[in-house]
Amino acid sequence: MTQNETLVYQLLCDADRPLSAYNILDALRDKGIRAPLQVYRALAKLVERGAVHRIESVNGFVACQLHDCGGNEVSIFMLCTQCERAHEFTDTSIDSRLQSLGNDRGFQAAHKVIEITGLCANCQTAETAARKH
Amino acid sequence: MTQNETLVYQLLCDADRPLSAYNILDALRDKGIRAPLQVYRALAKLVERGAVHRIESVNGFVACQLHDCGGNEVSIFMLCTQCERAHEFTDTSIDSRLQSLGNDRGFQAAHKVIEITGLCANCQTAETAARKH
DNA sequence: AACAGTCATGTTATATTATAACATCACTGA
DNA sequence: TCAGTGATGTTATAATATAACATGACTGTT
Repeated sequence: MTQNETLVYQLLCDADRPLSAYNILDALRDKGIRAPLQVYRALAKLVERGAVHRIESVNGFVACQLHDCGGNEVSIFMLCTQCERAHEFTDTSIDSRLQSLGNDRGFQAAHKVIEITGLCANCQTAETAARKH
Repeated sequence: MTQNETLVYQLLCDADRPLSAYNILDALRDKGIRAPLQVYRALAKLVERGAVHRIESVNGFVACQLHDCGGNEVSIFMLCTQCERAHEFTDTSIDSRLQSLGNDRGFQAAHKVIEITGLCANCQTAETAARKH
């Protein structure tokens, strides 16, 4: 891993939510990162390698949370609009169903995005509690 | 439907691929649309109503292709990187699996995105043919 | 050692996508 | 007649992403 990639990757690992490229840029200014392109290039490599995922719904990036995210499985993200946390997981049955949907239509899939936006359990109870007052 | 919404919706219905807000703006300049906000406002309403879907992977918008897209089912999009066409459909089994994944974690889902990027059948054969020369 | 090739880097400028803030207008119902 | 509501229009600006070009660091070859 190159210098810039390491910086970006470490930052994403420490973060508890997806970061935008410009969040990353700002956070790493004093580490020698000065231009958006430096961030975007590092991200491109990391994403290509599967170490980082891009979250389309929020134009952000997260470090992969699964040990063996290498390759076959589709990552599913649950994104809380309140705390902004992203939880990643996989599901074999969705995987295979999606696969066969593609096959049926002769579609050659290169990339799959599954993102669910809403309120996580924590933030729901917090909200309910708040309403009582 | 308001004037601007009608213009935007008609354009999207006639298009054979997702259009960006600025594509729409350019196409409707001579119909009285002059600023991005006019487009974004119309799109927001149309999306809210389910008449139009936002495609996160390409920052674009398409008219809903299904008769009864009103409400419960999650739209799945297959996006061809070559011809740029978007095909929409639904799948009950993915729906319910996604539903229960959320339930298991107490996640209250508000919106779901499923997008598959790749090469459609047509463009694959076109590519194969091209390689023969 | 000299050289070409490749890949990471850095920098400036610019393109693309999206929203804030504010003013006005048209319609509806009391 | 007037207050309320929602669509409109306009200017400015924020946020996200890439193009184009120059430089530097390393590798393997001759």
